[in-house]
Amino acid sequence: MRAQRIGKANPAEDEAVYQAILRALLEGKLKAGTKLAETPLAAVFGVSRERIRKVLHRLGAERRLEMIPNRGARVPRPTLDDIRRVYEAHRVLEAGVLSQLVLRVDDLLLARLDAHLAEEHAAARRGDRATSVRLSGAFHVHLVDALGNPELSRMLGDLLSRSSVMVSVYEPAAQSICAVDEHGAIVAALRDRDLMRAIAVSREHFLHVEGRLRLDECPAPDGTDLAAIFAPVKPRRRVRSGLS
Amino acid sequence: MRAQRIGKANPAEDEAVYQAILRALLEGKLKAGTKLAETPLAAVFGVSRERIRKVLHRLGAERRLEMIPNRGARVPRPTLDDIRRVYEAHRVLEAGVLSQLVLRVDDLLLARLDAHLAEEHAAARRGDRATSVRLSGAFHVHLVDALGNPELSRMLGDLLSRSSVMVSVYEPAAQSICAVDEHGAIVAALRDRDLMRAIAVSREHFLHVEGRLRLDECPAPDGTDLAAIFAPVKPRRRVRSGLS
DNA sequence: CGCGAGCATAATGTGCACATTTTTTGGAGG
DNA sequence: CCTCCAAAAAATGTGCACATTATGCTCGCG
Repeated sequence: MRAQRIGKANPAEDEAVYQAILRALLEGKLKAGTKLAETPLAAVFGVSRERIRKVLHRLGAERRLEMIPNRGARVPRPTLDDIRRVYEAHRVLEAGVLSQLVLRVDDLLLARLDAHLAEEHAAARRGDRATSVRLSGAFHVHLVDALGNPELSRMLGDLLSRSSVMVSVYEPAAQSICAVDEHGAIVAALRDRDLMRAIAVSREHFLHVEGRLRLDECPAPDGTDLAAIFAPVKPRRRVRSGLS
Repeated sequence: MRAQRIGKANPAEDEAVYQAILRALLEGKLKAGTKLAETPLAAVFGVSRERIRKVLHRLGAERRLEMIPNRGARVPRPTLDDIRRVYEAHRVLEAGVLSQLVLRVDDLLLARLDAHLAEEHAAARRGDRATSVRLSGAFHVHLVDALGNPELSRMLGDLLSRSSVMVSVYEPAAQSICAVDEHGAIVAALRDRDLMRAIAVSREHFLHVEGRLRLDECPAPDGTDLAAIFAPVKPRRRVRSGLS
């Protein structure tokens, strides 16, 4: 008998393709406006077209790809206003988180935040830019995770991932790194249970980051080689850095 | 040639099935824990199984159905803690919305909110419970829509629809109708640009609604007749259901 | 020479048949 | 009588063939 493994029921393959495309998106390897056709992707990944199809639609449902009926999937090309809206949503969500956090702050939470701030300071002092960027985003994740509400954590996670993708379009070289002392000011306000100050500081902080957005490049929506993008993806698995 | 309309490219049909199931969910016609098998649904709606399949997975991605690999879709059976988390998320989000709104309040917005309050009062006075419930939820939608941020509006919309579904499980008879004067207090605080009071009032408001949650019924996860649920939605033909 | 209509090609959407997994059922053994 | 196991039945997942729609290209006409 020849191998009749045509329907091979491999749920891990879906996830692998999904993670690969998502990773390429988050790392900015897929430029805004790039067309993601099903057939080429199926060839690149060596899987059936239906699998690619399912993953593409899933990414579309998550608003990470722009799906147009009968016309396929494209990497979204966000307007500056789009990005501002995502940032505003982030800002609004964090204000709400702070309003809840001031009612729950305890020494343990403050200690953990202080530890995180120390890490950020250390990374900034030794000029470790990559770590600084990562920790800078992780700070806001810490804040929402402190509430222990998966719903809120997921919301912020979506917002963060989308804004990071968007920023890669508008902030090509200068990575958006939050100023550590602004984070420290938020923690200080929390320590004083001063909600108004915490919200004000957080708001200023976000507006500060938002102000750096510059529209520099727009083009290159055309022929990108998908194989060149997904081929060098090595079988490394460790992406998650410890956060908490 | 006979009619070869096998692949008929009807995107509207997807939406119709999606809306039908979503409506049944929101109206509480589908009890928690109900199994939604693909084949029976395909038969009920008179469409192919793939179409049902796609819709089910979409609802699963929206967290409105619980999808288990190789085991199909079920109407989620939320824990009391699950609901509390959704309520908390709603509360946190609204606190953030208020913190942004106090910076933007103008007479037009206040006038519109006053008009809404008047509607709510009118409905409450004449005992129109259905309208009261609807307007009560719409108030919070008004608040977030006032920011003009589609991201935030969509977040709140998701939260609202999910909580309404959940509440139908735990609040069988007494519909969750917000007290109108509490809404009025929020508007009053907004008028005074008093953020702390607005957040405090909103928080109390949500805790008040949350406090009504009672776990009364749990059973009935068993044989529910899907045809009986979806048949009256689409009165296309006479159903030979015999009686009832 | 520019331009629009019509055709050829490619890409997306859909139904169907089949493989795989899960659930149920029937029966044998303790 | 209960329990456990195996086989059948049902339900879900997947590849494939084909219909439909969009796109590019060429040719004819103004």
